[in-house]
Amino acid sequence: MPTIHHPDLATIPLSAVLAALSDQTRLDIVRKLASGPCTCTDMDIDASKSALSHHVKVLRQAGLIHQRAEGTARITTLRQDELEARFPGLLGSVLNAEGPI
Amino acid sequence: MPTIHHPDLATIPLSAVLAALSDQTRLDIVRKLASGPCTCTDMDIDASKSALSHHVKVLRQAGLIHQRAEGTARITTLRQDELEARFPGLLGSVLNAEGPI
DNA sequence: TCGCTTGTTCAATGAATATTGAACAATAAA
DNA sequence: TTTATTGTTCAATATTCATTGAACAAGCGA
Repeated sequence: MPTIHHPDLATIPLSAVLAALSDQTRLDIVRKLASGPCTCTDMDIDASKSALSHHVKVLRQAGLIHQRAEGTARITTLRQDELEARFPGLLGSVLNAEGPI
Repeated sequence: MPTIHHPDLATIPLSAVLAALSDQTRLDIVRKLASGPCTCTDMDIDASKSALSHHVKVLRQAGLIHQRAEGTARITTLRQDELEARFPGLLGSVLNAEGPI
């Protein structure tokens, strides 16, 4: 198992975070994680497992989530506090948003 | 001059707004507009005029900006109040963000 | 009228991204 | 040990997106 790399949020530009969040599937993942850590399987996302793995990787590389191995699974959490420090108010406004799609 | 179409913000999904904002050039445009209306030329953006026109169009179609013709120019404004009503806190967090790139 | 300014549109190109299925790796359980 | 579970990676394909330069349109001023 290769060690999982998590970028320093200080090095992440805003545009990269917004790009990671600009996809409906990834927004769904982030919203799910806002209610607590879970594994990929727990996320209940309608995508093939390789597509889901891809989306999770995009979120991790943009600094939005953290993953740790536990057995064969990976426990994924939102980097909520770090994100709040780096981009105040951003995640809250995304999680609060309502409306179509 | 064809009439300029501005979408109803109620119909715009969050992912579309985030996609429009996930580009550094467009973030630069939005930041410039936050300090007041201006024309494309006033924006002082490092891009060809067709590329700039493209980015402005993306922002308009995502509901972020409003344009009105004035002579040969187009006065562009941020739809700040409407955005605040539709996605509370989002634009503010984007405009306040600091850091690399 | 002639030219200048401002901006849009088009076609073409290249780059980035999403998705799929197969193959793989690591762990856990029977 | 064998099998099932969980997730990653790879190659291939399709789609979307950014950028360029040329052509165009509309208004303004000399």
